[in-house]
Amino acid sequence: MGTIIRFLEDCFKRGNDFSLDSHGYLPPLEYSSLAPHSTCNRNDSLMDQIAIKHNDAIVDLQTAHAQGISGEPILFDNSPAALEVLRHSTAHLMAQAIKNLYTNAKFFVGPVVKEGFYYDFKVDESIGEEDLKKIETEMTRLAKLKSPIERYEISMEEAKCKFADDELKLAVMERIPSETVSIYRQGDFEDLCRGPHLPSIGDIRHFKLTKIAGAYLGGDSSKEMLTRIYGIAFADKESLRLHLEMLAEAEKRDHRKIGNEMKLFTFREEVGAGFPIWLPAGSRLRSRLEQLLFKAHRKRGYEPVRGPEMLRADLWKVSGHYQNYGENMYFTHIDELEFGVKPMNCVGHIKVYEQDLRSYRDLPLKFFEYGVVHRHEMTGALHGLFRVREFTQDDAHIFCTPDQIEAQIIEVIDFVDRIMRSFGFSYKMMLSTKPEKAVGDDSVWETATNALRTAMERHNLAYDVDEGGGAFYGPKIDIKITDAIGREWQCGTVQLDFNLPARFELGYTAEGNEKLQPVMIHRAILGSFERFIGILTEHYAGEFPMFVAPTQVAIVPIAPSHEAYAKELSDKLMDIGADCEVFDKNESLNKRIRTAEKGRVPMIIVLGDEEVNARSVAVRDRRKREQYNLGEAEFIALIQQQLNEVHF
RNA sequence: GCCGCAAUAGCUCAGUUGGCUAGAGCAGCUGAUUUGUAAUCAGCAGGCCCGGGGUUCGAGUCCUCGUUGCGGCACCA
Repeated sequence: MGTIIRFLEDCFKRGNDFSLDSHGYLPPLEYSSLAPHSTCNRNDSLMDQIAIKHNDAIVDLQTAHAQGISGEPILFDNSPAALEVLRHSTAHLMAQAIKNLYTNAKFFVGPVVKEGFYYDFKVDESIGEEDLKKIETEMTRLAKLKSPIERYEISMEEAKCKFADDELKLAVMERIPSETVSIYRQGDFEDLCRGPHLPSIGDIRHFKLTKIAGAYLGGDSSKEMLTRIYGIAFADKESLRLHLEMLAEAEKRDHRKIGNEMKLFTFREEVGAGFPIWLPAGSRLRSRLEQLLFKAHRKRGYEPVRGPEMLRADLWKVSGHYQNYGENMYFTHIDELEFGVKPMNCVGHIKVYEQDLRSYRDLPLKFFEYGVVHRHEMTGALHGLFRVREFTQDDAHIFCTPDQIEAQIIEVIDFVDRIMRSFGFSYKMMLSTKPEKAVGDDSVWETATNALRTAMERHNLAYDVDEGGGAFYGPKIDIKITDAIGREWQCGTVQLDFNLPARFELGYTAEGNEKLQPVMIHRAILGSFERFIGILTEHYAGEFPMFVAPTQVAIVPIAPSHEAYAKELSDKLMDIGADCEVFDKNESLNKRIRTAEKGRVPMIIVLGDEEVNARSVAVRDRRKREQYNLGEAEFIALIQQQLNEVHF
């Protein structure tokens, strides 16, 4: 959440206008300067002390006072620590309001999360979206009473007595190991809670309940479903306003909506859930990405290969997918034999490797494929292009010797860096190390993990470590990108694998003529084209840069007499690999320009007598929001240059 | 998979407590107009109201099963 606020602050500092102007035009953002920093939105009038920081923990004043602890003051502002306290108390205020409105309400847990806070609870009545307003109103009313928030401790035994008729609270207590528990009280409302809380509910003024949904008790799908209400709170009005604006902005950028408007892709009930259909505009965009990436792979020594869509089930048994991933796979029979539709491309690539006797001189071998895979995702998981059942990975497998690992990792990370920068994504990396259940020698794990570490450090790349979070076959690096409105997405992944080479008994002839086993590096950079294009759509709000835009140029001839020139230009653009569309319908000029603009085409050229005579074009540049005139040759050169601006 | 909500024209949406031939805007088609930078005018056409079953004299509307979507959860990463 902090990231989003900081981002919005950045935008406003830079004078970027977030809102749409009267024509629905969304100005491009400066994508590159989004590195997080620690600004917090301080407002002097708000700076009362609400808690202290003691040994890195946030301790509220009630607790500090009771236990006689002191520490660095936490003031009432939008710093992460202050927001944590504020939002926690807002969750309690919400619970109090719900309790007043639904007297038999029972509460489970109400933590602060990245997007604000939530509270899980149970009521007899059914609560819907429209009830949120009612609860908010009650919260406001209660906040105005400015009740102090008091804290006291009782023994677990007493607590179990106190909440004897509340099975949810009892369930909460099951999860608390300590002998005593703390109770917080505001007015006539009491709740079991470890805090920290504000001194008074009167400080809670700028909040909003955002969502209502079901959630399992304790996140356990075998347990009952509770009602969950999400909300957000800030120290000041302006921050709340910015946050709500940001949510509205995210909604405007929804790739499902923009994808529909721009006719990029669609889904159809009769085709089946999770199976995207790529429309011409989306396919042009996708094809540009594919072509750029193809060249980039070739330059780095990758060989294109292609495995079959279905492979015999026996192979999936050897690879371990049948046992470990079978639930997510689609199987079928051909004659007497069972086949599995591939959920990953590695087995196909292994078969390519096996096709020849390999020598250490051949390594590393890098095979890549735009691999179409099918995975059975649960219905509830499907979401636009972000989560589908059929998608195409920009997948590659590098077969190398253990001492080549480091260099290969560095190369892959450099590849990732090149691509993500081109799109204006900042990113961070996560190194996941050996899990408890793992295959392979410790020494190999150590080599591999160190190789990953060294690679990161040599590039001065910051990374977090997820201790024990690696795959069972090897450690990995995941790449998390941050988009233009501060949201994080996991795309690329680089995984070291000693397992599959062993299972398939892969080998290469080493210098001393001995048979050794190669290491496999699985890597994807975009992850999947579907997901990545979804992310790009939201990142750019549909305002794709020239090099991936579905249509580069819209040509608008003023009258039929200018159509011949339009056609001529259209051919020349096609020759340099630019797609264009001629808007020559029998409609007013204004209407056709409007249509072109609504299609978010980056460059519109208008052709009239002047242009035909001078062999020039009148450019309407959507990115720069400028109009200017260019000679035909200069214009073609400009488009060419913009298309060539990016190469990975 | 679970909880809740929804599905009406290619798209976005109206459609009263069940009651005449289901409406609008955009897009499409036809005609007029031939335009110098964000909607010219007129006309026409377009619907198994998601699918199956039921209640009812009568269902877009109510019930039920299913499909698909949406918001979460869980899953995945």
